Amino acid sequence: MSASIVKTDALPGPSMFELEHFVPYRLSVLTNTVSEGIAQSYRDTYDISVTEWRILAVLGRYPGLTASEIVERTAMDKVAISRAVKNLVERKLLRRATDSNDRRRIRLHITPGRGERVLSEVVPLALKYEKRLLDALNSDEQNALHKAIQKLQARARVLNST
Amino acid sequence: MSASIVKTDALPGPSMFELEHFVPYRLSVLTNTVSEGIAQSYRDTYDISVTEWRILAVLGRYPGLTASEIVERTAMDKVAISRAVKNLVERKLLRRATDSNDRRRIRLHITPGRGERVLSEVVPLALKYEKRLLDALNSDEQNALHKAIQKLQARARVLNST
DNA sequence: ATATATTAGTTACATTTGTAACTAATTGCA
DNA sequence: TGCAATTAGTTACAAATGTAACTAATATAT
Repeated sequence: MSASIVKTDALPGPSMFELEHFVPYRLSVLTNTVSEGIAQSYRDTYDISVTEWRILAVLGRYPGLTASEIVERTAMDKVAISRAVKNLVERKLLRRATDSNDRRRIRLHITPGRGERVLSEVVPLALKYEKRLLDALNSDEQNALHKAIQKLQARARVLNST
Repeated sequence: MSASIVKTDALPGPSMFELEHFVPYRLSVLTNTVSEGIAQSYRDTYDISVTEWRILAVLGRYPGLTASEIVERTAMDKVAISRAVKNLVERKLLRRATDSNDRRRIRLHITPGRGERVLSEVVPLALKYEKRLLDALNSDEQNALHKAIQKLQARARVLNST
Protein backbone atom coordinates (compact mmCIF):
# COMPACT_ATOMS: atom_id res chain seq x y z
CA MET A 1 0.00 0.00 0.00
CA SER A 2 1.64 3.20 -1.09
CA ALA A 3 1.51 6.47 0.75
CA SER A 4 -0.34 8.59 -1.78
CA ILE A 5 -2.41 11.14 0.04
CA VAL A 6 -4.83 13.05 -2.12
CA LYS A 7 -6.34 16.42 -1.48
CA THR A 8 -10.04 15.73 -1.51
CA ASP A 9 -11.32 19.27 -1.30
CA ALA A 10 -11.48 21.76 -4.08
CA LEU A 11 -12.71 25.24 -4.66
CA PRO A 12 -16.32 25.76 -3.78
CA GLY A 13 -18.47 27.57 -6.27
CA PRO A 14 -20.18 26.80 -9.52
CA SER A 15 -17.73 24.15 -10.59
CA MET A 16 -18.25 22.11 -7.43
CA PHE A 17 -19.82 18.95 -8.63
CA GLU A 18 -19.90 15.38 -7.38
CA LEU A 19 -19.98 12.95 -10.27
CA GLU A 20 -20.86 10.11 -7.90
CA HIS A 21 -24.08 11.89 -6.94
CA PHE A 22 -25.06 12.73 -10.49
CA VAL A 23 -28.09 10.64 -11.43
CA PRO A 24 -27.30 10.26 -15.15
CA TYR A 25 -23.87 8.99 -14.24
CA ARG A 26 -25.19 6.59 -11.62
CA LEU A 27 -27.76 5.26 -14.07
CA SER A 28 -25.05 4.72 -16.63
CA VAL A 29 -22.80 2.79 -14.27
CA LEU A 30 -25.71 0.68 -13.05
CA THR A 31 -26.85 -0.10 -16.58
CA ASN A 32 -23.37 -1.10 -17.65
CA THR A 33 -22.95 -3.36 -14.64
CA VAL A 34 -26.29 -5.04 -15.23
CA SER A 35 -25.82 -5.44 -18.99
CA GLU A 36 -22.41 -6.91 -18.44
CA GLY A 37 -23.81 -9.35 -15.90
CA ILE A 38 -26.57 -10.58 -18.15
CA ALA A 39 -24.33 -10.82 -21.17
CA GLN A 40 -21.95 -12.92 -19.07
CA SER A 41 -24.70 -15.40 -18.34
CA TYR A 42 -25.29 -16.34 -21.98
CA ARG A 43 -22.27 -15.11 -23.93
CA ASP A 44 -20.04 -18.06 -23.15
CA THR A 45 -22.58 -20.80 -23.77
CA TYR A 46 -24.51 -19.30 -26.67
CA ASP A 47 -22.61 -16.83 -28.80
CA ILE A 48 -25.04 -13.94 -28.78
CA SER A 49 -24.62 -10.18 -28.46
CA VAL A 50 -27.00 -7.95 -26.57
CA THR A 51 -28.54 -6.71 -29.81
CA GLU A 52 -29.02 -10.24 -31.06
CA TRP A 53 -30.62 -11.31 -27.82
CA ARG A 54 -33.05 -8.41 -27.96
CA ILE A 55 -34.04 -9.24 -31.51
CA LEU A 56 -34.70 -12.85 -30.59
CA ALA A 57 -36.68 -11.76 -27.56
CA VAL A 58 -38.92 -9.36 -29.44
CA LEU A 59 -39.44 -11.80 -32.31
CA GLY A 60 -40.30 -14.52 -29.83
CA ARG A 61 -43.11 -12.34 -28.61
CA TYR A 62 -44.05 -10.79 -31.96
CA PRO A 63 -43.21 -13.18 -34.77
CA GLY A 64 -43.06 -11.75 -38.25
CA LEU A 65 -41.97 -8.24 -37.38
CA THR A 66 -39.81 -6.50 -39.96
CA ALA A 67 -36.53 -4.80 -39.12
CA SER A 68 -38.24 -1.40 -39.15
CA GLU A 69 -40.88 -2.60 -36.78
CA ILE A 70 -38.16 -3.83 -34.46
CA VAL A 71 -36.59 -0.39 -34.63
CA GLU A 72 -39.87 1.21 -33.58
CA ARG A 73 -40.29 -1.19 -30.71
CA THR A 74 -36.81 -1.34 -29.30
CA ALA A 75 -35.03 1.97 -29.84
CA MET A 76 -32.19 0.10 -31.46
CA ASP A 77 -30.48 1.41 -34.55
CA LYS A 78 -31.58 0.08 -37.91
CA VAL A 79 -28.04 -0.62 -39.07
CA ALA A 80 -27.31 -2.51 -35.88
CA ILE A 81 -30.42 -4.57 -36.46
CA SER A 82 -29.54 -5.20 -40.09
CA ARG A 83 -26.16 -6.55 -39.08
CA ALA A 84 -27.44 -8.62 -36.19
CA VAL A 85 -30.20 -10.12 -38.35
CA LYS A 86 -27.71 -11.02 -41.05
CA ASN A 87 -25.64 -12.83 -38.49
CA LEU A 88 -28.63 -14.60 -36.93
CA VAL A 89 -29.87 -15.74 -40.34
CA GLU A 90 -26.44 -17.12 -41.20
CA ARG A 91 -26.50 -19.05 -37.97
CA LYS A 92 -30.02 -20.27 -38.72
CA LEU A 93 -31.61 -18.70 -35.66
CA LEU A 94 -33.80 -16.52 -37.86
CA ARG A 95 -35.56 -16.98 -41.17
CA ARG A 96 -36.32 -14.17 -43.62
CA ALA A 97 -39.54 -14.02 -45.61
CA THR A 98 -40.18 -11.27 -48.11
CA ASP A 99 -43.61 -9.74 -47.61
CA SER A 100 -45.61 -10.50 -50.73
CA ASN A 101 -47.69 -7.33 -50.38
CA ASP A 102 -44.71 -5.03 -50.07
CA ARG A 103 -41.55 -6.59 -51.39
CA ARG A 104 -39.32 -4.04 -49.66
CA ARG A 105 -40.28 -5.56 -46.34
CA ILE A 106 -38.75 -8.69 -44.91
CA ARG A 107 -40.65 -10.46 -42.20
CA LEU A 108 -38.50 -12.17 -39.64
CA HIS A 109 -39.23 -15.37 -37.79
CA ILE A 110 -37.36 -17.41 -35.26
CA THR A 111 -36.49 -20.78 -36.71
CA PRO A 112 -38.41 -23.67 -35.15
CA GLY A 113 -35.16 -25.52 -34.57
CA ARG A 114 -32.11 -23.66 -33.36
CA GLY A 115 -33.84 -20.33 -32.88
CA GLU A 116 -36.60 -21.56 -30.63
CA ARG A 117 -34.15 -23.66 -28.69
CA VAL A 118 -31.69 -20.85 -28.02
CA LEU A 119 -34.46 -18.45 -27.09
CA SER A 120 -36.07 -20.95 -24.77
CA GLU A 121 -32.77 -21.44 -23.03
CA VAL A 122 -31.65 -17.82 -22.82
CA VAL A 123 -34.95 -16.35 -21.64
CA PRO A 124 -34.85 -18.16 -18.30
CA LEU A 125 -31.26 -17.05 -17.75
CA ALA A 126 -32.21 -13.44 -18.32
CA LEU A 127 -35.27 -13.68 -16.12
CA LYS A 128 -33.26 -15.32 -13.40
CA TYR A 129 -30.75 -12.49 -13.42
CA GLU A 130 -33.54 -9.95 -13.32
CA LYS A 131 -35.17 -11.74 -10.42
CA ARG A 132 -31.96 -11.93 -8.42
CA LEU A 133 -31.33 -8.28 -9.13
CA LEU A 134 -34.79 -7.14 -8.10
CA ASP A 135 -34.64 -9.27 -4.97
CA ALA A 136 -32.49 -6.46 -3.62
CA LEU A 137 -35.70 -4.44 -3.42
CA ASN A 138 -38.88 -5.16 -1.51
CA SER A 139 -42.20 -5.03 -3.26
CA ASP A 140 -42.86 -1.34 -2.60
CA GLU A 141 -39.40 -0.43 -3.73
CA GLN A 142 -39.88 -2.41 -6.92
CA ASN A 143 -43.09 -0.58 -7.66
CA ALA A 144 -41.37 2.73 -7.01
CA LEU A 145 -38.60 1.72 -9.39
CA HIS A 146 -41.02 0.83 -12.16
CA LYS A 147 -42.82 4.12 -11.75
CA ALA A 148 -39.58 6.08 -11.67
CA ILE A 149 -38.21 4.46 -14.81
CA GLN A 150 -41.44 5.07 -16.63
CA LYS A 151 -41.68 8.72 -15.62
CA LEU A 152 -38.01 9.46 -16.24
CA GLN A 153 -38.15 7.83 -19.65
CA ALA A 154 -41.13 9.94 -20.63
CA ARG A 155 -39.48 13.09 -19.34
CA ALA A 156 -36.15 12.38 -21.01
CA ARG A 157 -37.85 11.89 -24.33
CA VAL A 158 -39.52 15.27 -23.96
CA LEU A 159 -36.30 16.99 -22.90
CA ASN A 160 -34.40 15.60 -25.84
CA SER A 161 -36.97 16.54 -28.41
CA THR A 162 -37.02 20.23 -27.55
CA MET B 1 -50.89 3.72 -44.23
CA SER B 2 -50.40 0.23 -45.42
CA ALA B 3 -52.45 -2.76 -44.46
CA SER B 4 -49.87 -4.81 -42.65
CA ILE B 5 -51.53 -6.69 -39.85
CA VAL B 6 -49.19 -8.40 -37.45
CA LYS B 7 -49.90 -11.36 -35.26
CA THR B 8 -49.21 -10.11 -31.78
CA ASP B 9 -49.61 -13.31 -29.89
CA ALA B 10 -47.18 -16.14 -29.71
CA LEU B 11 -46.87 -19.45 -28.03
CA PRO B 12 -47.21 -19.34 -24.30
CA GLY B 13 -44.68 -21.18 -22.26
CA PRO B 14 -41.13 -20.66 -21.14
CA SER B 15 -40.13 -18.53 -24.11
CA MET B 16 -42.90 -16.00 -23.50
CA PHE B 17 -41.09 -12.88 -22.60
CA GLU B 18 -41.84 -9.17 -22.88
CA LEU B 19 -38.70 -7.20 -23.59
CA GLU B 20 -40.51 -3.94 -22.80
CA HIS B 21 -41.12 -5.12 -19.25
CA PHE B 22 -37.62 -6.35 -18.67
CA VAL B 23 -35.91 -4.06 -16.17
CA PRO B 24 -32.37 -4.36 -17.55
CA TYR B 25 -33.68 -3.39 -20.97
CA ARG B 26 -35.71 -0.49 -19.64
CA LEU B 27 -32.72 0.77 -17.70
CA SER B 28 -30.61 0.58 -20.81
CA VAL B 29 -33.05 2.54 -22.94
CA LEU B 30 -33.47 5.17 -20.23
CA THR B 31 -29.72 5.55 -19.77
CA ASN B 32 -29.16 5.93 -23.48
CA THR B 33 -31.88 8.53 -23.78
CA VAL B 34 -30.51 10.52 -20.85
CA SER B 35 -26.88 10.31 -21.93
CA GLU B 36 -27.81 11.39 -25.40
CA GLY B 37 -29.74 14.34 -24.01
CA ILE B 38 -26.91 15.56 -21.83
CA ALA B 39 -24.31 15.07 -24.51
CA GLN B 40 -26.50 17.14 -26.82
CA SER B 41 -26.43 20.02 -24.40
CA TYR B 42 -22.66 20.48 -24.50
CA ARG B 43 -21.43 18.63 -27.57
CA ASP B 44 -22.22 21.33 -30.07
CA THR B 45 -20.83 24.25 -28.07
CA TYR B 46 -17.84 22.59 -26.40
CA ASP B 47 -16.36 19.63 -28.19
CA ILE B 48 -16.34 17.07 -25.41
CA SER B 49 -17.19 13.39 -25.21
CA VAL B 50 -18.91 11.75 -22.28
CA THR B 51 -15.64 10.27 -21.06
CA GLU B 52 -13.89 13.62 -21.30
CA TRP B 53 -16.67 15.34 -19.42
CA ARG B 54 -16.49 12.78 -16.63
CA ILE B 55 -12.75 13.20 -16.33
CA LEU B 56 -13.08 16.96 -16.06
CA ALA B 57 -15.85 16.58 -13.51
CA VAL B 58 -13.95 14.24 -11.25
CA LEU B 59 -10.75 16.27 -11.51
CA GLY B 60 -12.69 19.41 -10.71
CA ARG B 61 -13.69 17.80 -7.47
CA TYR B 62 -10.46 15.89 -6.81
CA PRO B 63 -7.54 17.73 -8.39
CA GLY B 64 -4.34 15.79 -8.85
CA LEU B 65 -5.81 12.34 -9.28
CA THR B 66 -3.86 9.97 -11.50
CA ALA B 67 -5.44 8.04 -14.35
CA SER B 68 -5.57 4.91 -12.18
CA GLU B 69 -7.30 6.75 -9.41
CA ILE B 70 -9.85 7.96 -11.91
CA VAL B 71 -10.38 4.36 -12.99
CA GLU B 72 -11.06 3.36 -9.38
CA ARG B 73 -13.49 6.18 -8.87
CA THR B 74 -15.43 6.10 -12.12
CA ALA B 75 -15.61 2.56 -13.44
CA MET B 76 -14.27 3.80 -16.74
CA ASP B 77 -11.69 1.85 -18.67
CA LYS B 78 -8.04 2.81 -18.30
CA VAL B 79 -7.42 2.88 -22.02
CA ALA B 80 -10.43 5.12 -22.56
CA ILE B 81 -9.08 7.43 -19.89
CA SER B 82 -5.61 7.43 -21.38
CA ARG B 83 -6.99 8.47 -24.73
CA ALA B 84 -9.32 11.09 -23.37
CA VAL B 85 -6.59 12.58 -21.20
CA LYS B 86 -4.24 12.77 -24.15
CA ASN B 87 -6.86 14.66 -26.08
CA LEU B 88 -7.67 16.99 -23.19
CA VAL B 89 -3.99 17.75 -22.64
CA GLU B 90 -3.53 18.56 -26.31
CA ARG B 91 -6.44 20.93 -26.08
CA LYS B 92 -4.98 22.46 -22.93
CA LEU B 93 -7.90 21.57 -20.70
CA LEU B 94 -5.65 19.38 -18.55
CA ARG B 95 -2.08 19.56 -17.37
CA ARG B 96 0.10 16.54 -16.56
CA ALA B 97 2.56 16.49 -13.70
CA THR B 98 4.76 13.49 -13.03
CA ASP B 99 4.64 12.52 -9.37
CA SER B 100 8.13 13.05 -7.94
CA ASN B 101 7.72 10.26 -5.40
CA ASP B 102 6.65 7.68 -7.95
CA ARG B 103 7.63 8.61 -11.43
CA ARG B 104 5.26 6.10 -13.00
CA ARG B 105 2.36 8.20 -11.83
CA ILE B 106 1.09 11.28 -13.58
CA ARG B 107 -1.03 13.65 -11.58
CA LEU B 108 -3.68 15.44 -13.57
CA HIS B 109 -4.98 18.95 -13.06
CA ILE B 110 -7.51 21.08 -14.82
CA THR B 111 -5.80 24.08 -16.37
CA PRO B 112 -6.67 27.37 -14.69
CA GLY B 113 -7.53 28.87 -18.06
CA ARG B 114 -9.45 26.84 -20.60
CA GLY B 115 -10.04 23.86 -18.34
CA GLU B 116 -11.64 25.75 -15.48
CA ARG B 117 -13.67 27.78 -17.90
CA VAL B 118 -15.10 24.81 -19.80
CA LEU B 119 -15.85 22.95 -16.59
CA SER B 120 -17.54 25.96 -15.04
CA GLU B 121 -19.74 26.26 -18.10
CA VAL B 122 -20.57 22.59 -18.62
CA VAL B 123 -21.35 21.74 -15.00
CA PRO B 124 -24.41 24.01 -14.88
CA LEU B 125 -25.68 22.55 -18.14
CA ALA B 126 -25.43 19.05 -16.76
CA LEU B 127 -27.04 20.00 -13.47
CA LYS B 128 -29.82 21.76 -15.28
CA TYR B 129 -30.59 18.67 -17.32
CA GLU B 130 -30.54 16.54 -14.20
CA LYS B 131 -32.87 18.91 -12.43
CA ARG B 132 -35.33 19.00 -15.30
CA LEU B 133 -35.22 15.23 -15.48
CA LEU B 134 -35.79 14.71 -11.77
CA ASP B 135 -38.60 17.23 -11.78
CA ALA B 136 -40.65 14.41 -13.27
CA LEU B 137 -40.56 12.87 -9.78
CA ASN B 138 -41.79 14.24 -6.49
CA SER B 139 -39.54 14.29 -3.49
CA ASP B 140 -40.56 10.84 -2.21
CA GLU B 141 -40.14 9.34 -5.64
CA GLN B 142 -36.69 10.87 -5.92
CA ASN B 143 -35.66 9.37 -2.63
CA ALA B 144 -36.99 6.01 -3.73
CA LEU B 145 -35.01 6.31 -6.94
CA HIS B 146 -31.78 7.07 -5.11
CA LYS B 147 -32.30 4.14 -2.81
CA ALA B 148 -33.16 1.81 -5.67
CA ILE B 149 -30.13 2.77 -7.72
CA GLN B 150 -27.88 2.30 -4.75
CA LYS B 151 -29.29 -1.09 -3.82
CA LEU B 152 -29.39 -2.38 -7.37
CA GLN B 153 -25.83 -1.27 -8.00
CA ALA B 154 -24.64 -3.10 -4.91
CA ARG B 155 -26.57 -6.21 -5.87
CA ALA B 156 -25.42 -6.17 -9.48
CA ARG B 157 -21.83 -5.98 -8.36
CA VAL B 158 -22.32 -9.03 -6.19
CA LEU B 159 -24.13 -10.96 -8.92
CA ASN B 160 -21.40 -10.27 -11.44
CA SER B 161 -18.56 -11.26 -9.16
CA THR B 162 -19.87 -14.75 -8.46
C1' DA C 1 22.50 -6.31 -4.88
C1' DT C 2 20.07 -8.30 -8.39
C1' DA C 3 16.60 -10.83 -10.60
C1' DT C 4 11.49 -11.17 -10.64
C1' DA C 5 7.06 -9.50 -10.18
C1' DT C 6 3.95 -5.72 -10.09
C1' DT C 7 2.10 -1.28 -11.32
C1' DA C 8 1.13 2.99 -14.34
C1' DG C 9 0.32 4.30 -18.54
C1' DT C 10 0.58 3.92 -23.69
C1' DT C 11 0.38 1.84 -28.20
C1' DA C 12 -1.09 -1.44 -31.79
C1' DC C 13 -4.44 -4.06 -33.68
C1' DA C 14 -9.00 -6.04 -34.12
C1' DT C 15 -13.82 -5.50 -33.40
C1' DT C 16 -17.79 -2.74 -32.91
C1' DT C 17 -20.51 1.10 -33.82
C1' DG C 18 -22.22 5.27 -36.18
C1' DT C 19 -23.07 8.23 -40.36
C1' DA C 20 -24.03 8.71 -44.86
C1' DA C 21 -24.59 7.11 -49.30
C1' DC C 22 -26.60 3.68 -51.80
C1' DT C 23 -30.18 0.07 -54.20
C1' DA C 24 -34.67 -1.59 -54.72
C1' DA C 25 -39.54 -1.27 -54.14
C1' DT C 26 -43.52 1.39 -53.41
C1' DT C 27 -46.37 5.48 -53.07
C1' DG C 28 -48.27 9.90 -54.40
C1' DC C 29 -49.61 12.94 -57.56
C1' DA C 30 -49.43 15.78 -61.85
C1' DT D 1 -49.19 6.53 -67.12
C1' DG D 2 -44.90 8.21 -65.56
C1' DC D 3 -41.84 10.74 -62.65
C1' DA D 4 -40.53 12.64 -58.07
C1' DA D 5 -40.62 11.50 -53.24
C1' DT D 6 -40.67 8.13 -49.66
C1' DT D 7 -39.63 3.81 -47.38
C1' DA D 8 -37.01 -0.69 -46.29
C1' DG D 9 -32.91 -2.47 -45.93
C1' DT D 10 -27.83 -2.83 -47.02
C1' DT D 11 -23.17 -1.38 -47.77
C1' DA D 12 -19.01 1.49 -47.35
C1' DC D 13 -16.28 4.17 -44.81
C1' DA D 14 -14.93 6.64 -40.54
C1' DA D 15 -14.79 6.97 -35.65
C1' DA D 16 -14.96 4.84 -31.18
C1' DT D 17 -13.97 1.01 -28.20
C1' DG D 18 -11.91 -3.28 -26.35
C1' DT D 19 -8.02 -6.61 -25.79
C1' DA D 20 -3.52 -7.60 -25.49
C1' DA D 21 1.11 -6.56 -25.83
C1' DC D 22 4.35 -3.26 -24.71
C1' DT D 23 7.69 0.39 -22.04
C1' DA D 24 9.12 2.42 -17.94
C1' DA D 25 9.33 2.73 -12.99
C1' DT D 26 8.94 0.70 -8.63
C1' DA D 27 8.43 -2.95 -5.21
C1' DT D 28 9.61 -7.55 -3.56
C1' DA D 29 12.17 -11.49 -2.42
C1' DT D 30 16.18 -14.03 -2.30
